[in-house]
Amino acid sequence: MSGDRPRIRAAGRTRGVPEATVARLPVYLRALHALADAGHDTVSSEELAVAAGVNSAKLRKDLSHLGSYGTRGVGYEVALLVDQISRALGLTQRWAVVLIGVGNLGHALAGYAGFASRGFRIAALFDADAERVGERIAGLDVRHIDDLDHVVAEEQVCIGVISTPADAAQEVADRLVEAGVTSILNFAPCVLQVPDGVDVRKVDLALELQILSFHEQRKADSAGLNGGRNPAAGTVTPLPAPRVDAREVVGR
Amino acid sequence: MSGDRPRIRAAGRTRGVPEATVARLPVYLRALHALADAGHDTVSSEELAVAAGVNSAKLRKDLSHLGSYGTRGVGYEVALLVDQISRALGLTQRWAVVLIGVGNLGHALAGYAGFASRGFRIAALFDADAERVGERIAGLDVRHIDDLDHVVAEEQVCIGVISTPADAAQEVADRLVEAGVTSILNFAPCVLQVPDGVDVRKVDLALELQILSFHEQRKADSAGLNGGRNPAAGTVTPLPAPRVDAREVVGR
DNA sequence: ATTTGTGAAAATATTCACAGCG
DNA sequence: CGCTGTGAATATTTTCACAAAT
Repeated sequence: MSGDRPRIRAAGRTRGVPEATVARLPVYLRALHALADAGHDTVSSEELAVAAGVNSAKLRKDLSHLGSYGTRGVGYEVALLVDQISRALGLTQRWAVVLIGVGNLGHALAGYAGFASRGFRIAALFDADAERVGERIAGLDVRHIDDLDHVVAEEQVCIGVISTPADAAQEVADRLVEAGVTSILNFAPCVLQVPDGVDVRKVDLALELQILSFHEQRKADSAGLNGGRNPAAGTVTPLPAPRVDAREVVGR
Repeated sequence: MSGDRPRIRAAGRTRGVPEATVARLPVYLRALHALADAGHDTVSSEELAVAAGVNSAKLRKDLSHLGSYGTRGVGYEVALLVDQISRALGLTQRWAVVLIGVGNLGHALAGYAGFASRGFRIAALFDADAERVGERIAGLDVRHIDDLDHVVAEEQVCIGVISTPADAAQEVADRLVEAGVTSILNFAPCVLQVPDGVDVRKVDLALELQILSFHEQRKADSAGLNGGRNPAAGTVTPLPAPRVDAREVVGR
């Protein structure tokens, strides 16, 4: 709430690798690990694409942004590709992460093995609630948020995970940024304002359900009453009843 | 445009409202509720856009897909817009949801107030582990997964949330689909194969961190090779040393 | 024989910029 | 005036389709 001009992280192209591609690389990486475990030494773009849930043209285009590492007529060497993608994602180093907010969700996140196994180390847990400070979770002591600066500097933390209630999230974000954190993963259901140069990604559970709700409604509309009749092209589904004040069930 | 191509395969198009717009509607909705709570009756596209973290042109374009509900020279009526967006998202009805997997994360999800407050009702919790069946979480008894069919039919459940370990997720998805569920929110770190007509959205915690890692690496690289706090910045570790000690919910 | 890598085309998404309404 | 709604201009992403490589 300072007078500063808020800026949201710009989307788009990131030096050579398109953002959409970056978002898929972790999926490829996981699929490759599974293939490696299953004993594959090489894999074709088609096989890997199926495992990753994309089509093979997209996969090849994505990989082409990292440079090309396949052999025509054969496919990709799994180990090599794992290495290339890991490197591209910056996973050759182990990033230190702090997690703020050890409530319901934060507690689960602290215990989530997927972080540690993928190159992220939780350096510390924080909470603003003095009651929780000192509590031991997943092998870590919960510290008071006032120690944040110290820990971030000490442990060279670049990434912060926010799992506080929404009304605390912006202040926590401000403190993270001030402490020097430049990437934030936000689980609180709110939009964070951060300065340029700080990346924010949001994970929003209810939002995902709402998107599913949209599609579910679509399916119900077109399958149900009218035997699947759909509105003609150019005609957006007409919104019924311009004014209704039955707001009791409205999502929040 | 002309030529109705019988496009059936789902890749993300939605008749009428672009997928990218759908994904933002919940954000607008939340911002609008906040504005309403703060006493605003009307809001300009610029104000709402800032609150939602987008630019105003995008916001207006998005809203135009729902039909137009603003007043030129004034802005939008908050209550009306809430109603319109809620309707578009299908939130005028309360969807029943089942949650499968009450481990670490599932437990937290079951207790997440954001679901209930946004129009979703958890109809039942399931787990495959007989040890957990009967346990009471967030006011619900954990049931055995063999009861799934029954509950889905009985309670007209359309949406399933999967928070099992990765290696169980596909089978759970199959059972959900067979039971009649047509939308799945998947927290397990794996790609699900589902038939056409079933929507899947994925929430992947480690994936988000990996995307941040990518950007963090870029910042480290470009910020004068060593401006910062990044571990081993400038020293690109030669090999990732595929160390894997995943236990719990990990699918790598 | 296969399968990659990639220009070119098509489809989506975002932003611009301004006419037109209140 | 101020602000919405929207065509037109850009930008990004996906898909096609085939030459080149092994």
